Amino acid sequence: MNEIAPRKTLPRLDESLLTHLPPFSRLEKRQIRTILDQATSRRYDAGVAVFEEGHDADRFYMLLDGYVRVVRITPTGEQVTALHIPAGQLLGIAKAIGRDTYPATAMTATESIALSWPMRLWDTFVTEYDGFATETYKTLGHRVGEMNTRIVELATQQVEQRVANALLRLINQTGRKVDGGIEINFPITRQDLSELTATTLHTVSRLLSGWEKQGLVESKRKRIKVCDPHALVVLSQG
Amino acid sequence: MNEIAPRKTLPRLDESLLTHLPPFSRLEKRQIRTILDQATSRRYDAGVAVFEEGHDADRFYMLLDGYVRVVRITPTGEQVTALHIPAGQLLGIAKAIGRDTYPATAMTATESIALSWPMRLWDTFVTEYDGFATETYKTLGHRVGEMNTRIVELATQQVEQRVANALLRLINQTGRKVDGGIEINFPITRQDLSELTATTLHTVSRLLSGWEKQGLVESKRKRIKVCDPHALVVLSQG
DNA sequence: TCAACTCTTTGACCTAGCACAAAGTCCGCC
DNA sequence: GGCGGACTTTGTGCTAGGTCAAAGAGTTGA
Repeated sequence: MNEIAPRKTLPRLDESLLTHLPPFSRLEKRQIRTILDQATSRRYDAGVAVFEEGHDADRFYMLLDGYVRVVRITPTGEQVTALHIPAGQLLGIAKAIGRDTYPATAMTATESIALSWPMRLWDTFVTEYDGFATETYKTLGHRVGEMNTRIVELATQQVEQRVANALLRLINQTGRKVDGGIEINFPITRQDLSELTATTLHTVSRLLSGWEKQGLVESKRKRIKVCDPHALVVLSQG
Repeated sequence: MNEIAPRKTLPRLDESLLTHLPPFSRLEKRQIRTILDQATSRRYDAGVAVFEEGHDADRFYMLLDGYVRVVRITPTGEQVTALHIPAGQLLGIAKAIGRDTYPATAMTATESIALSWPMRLWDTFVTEYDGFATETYKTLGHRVGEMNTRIVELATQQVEQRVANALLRLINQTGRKVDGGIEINFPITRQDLSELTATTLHTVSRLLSGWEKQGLVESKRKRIKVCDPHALVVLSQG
């Protein structure tokens, strides 16, 4: 099981952390200061839970750095990744959808840093801070769209297409241009990729081996570089 | 393609239509009157689109009677049902998630009746009517939960379990107690069921035939009666 | 430098459920 | 009342991709 580590307040936070992030970008310096003073900052190792499904939704988060995946764990213990959340987005906003427990578990995919606030401040944020609610709901809308897409993919696409799509999404969100291609910016195992695409690590491994032979990708342990994104797009279309 | 039929105003609407529905239940009679006076009422035949994916989200709806399924259509023309919405719920609330086009198509599963309002009234509803926003976001939260569940199902369950689950959900939402079991309250084809569970009508047909032989269900053309829900629950658990 | 992990690859086999095909049944309409 | 269309059933392959098994290759730390 994943322990949830205790929070820890770090030295005074700088305002520039938030000023460029949409939910806060319309606020005055003074407001941002207040928000930061109420925040708790914390670093998370890779692979730990930020919060867990079913637990009391007592805090909401802003991911400042790193990458989080939102997973659900089935009765039989399999993990299914429902969403990936990149830095700069809110997380654990159960209150926004009228829930008082978290509907899923959030696990870090890499080492990450997040601010968090007690959920009792939620209503204040929504009413006091101009643009906060709107931006939050946009994020929500975006996520609903992604979930929809995922449902359609699962329902209609072959494994090969799904894996290709997942890879493309990952390099779009977190790709880093490197020599000879675009590399996924954090360590990711075949197992992770299989949980994202609802297949087995064996199948993912076979697919990647095949693609590597064709020169579409290069990969080492926990690292994947896409050399020919266009070919992947073609594959992903079936 | 599905034509979207023109709206038509019916005779003066009665307040009791809304008073017992959560988004409106806290309002005063006077407010409900205003809301109704601004509403357009319309009847939809079975199998027509209430609104379509990608179109301008210019109205939001309250389903008063009937049943709507929210579908997405893939590039290859297959339909995937993302959600089922029963009477008494809001529909087409794109604005609530910061979108200005509808993210999916809503098709009636039966003959249905819905009220609708121009989207420009949305903000008024949210700010003026006590409880409206909260209830709306609860609905949204509920739907997000359902989508999550669907993703997990698609990712981990066998076809038989998914079909069993779909049937159970349908009788829970719209089951009508009848002689010898619970019947789904509207006409539903094997094709519909296969779109709900991401399989083929052939497989659904085979499964239902099998279950019928074991006495779990009885079905005629477009009608399904579940005789032994408990056995279905067992099946659905794998 | 070796032991213990964790991650990856590859092979051999097997089966759930899809595709294709054809026939049967129910229903509304002319 | 019978014709045409919409729905359903059932049979016969076939194959994508899962399962099981085993071995190889990085990584960590003592």
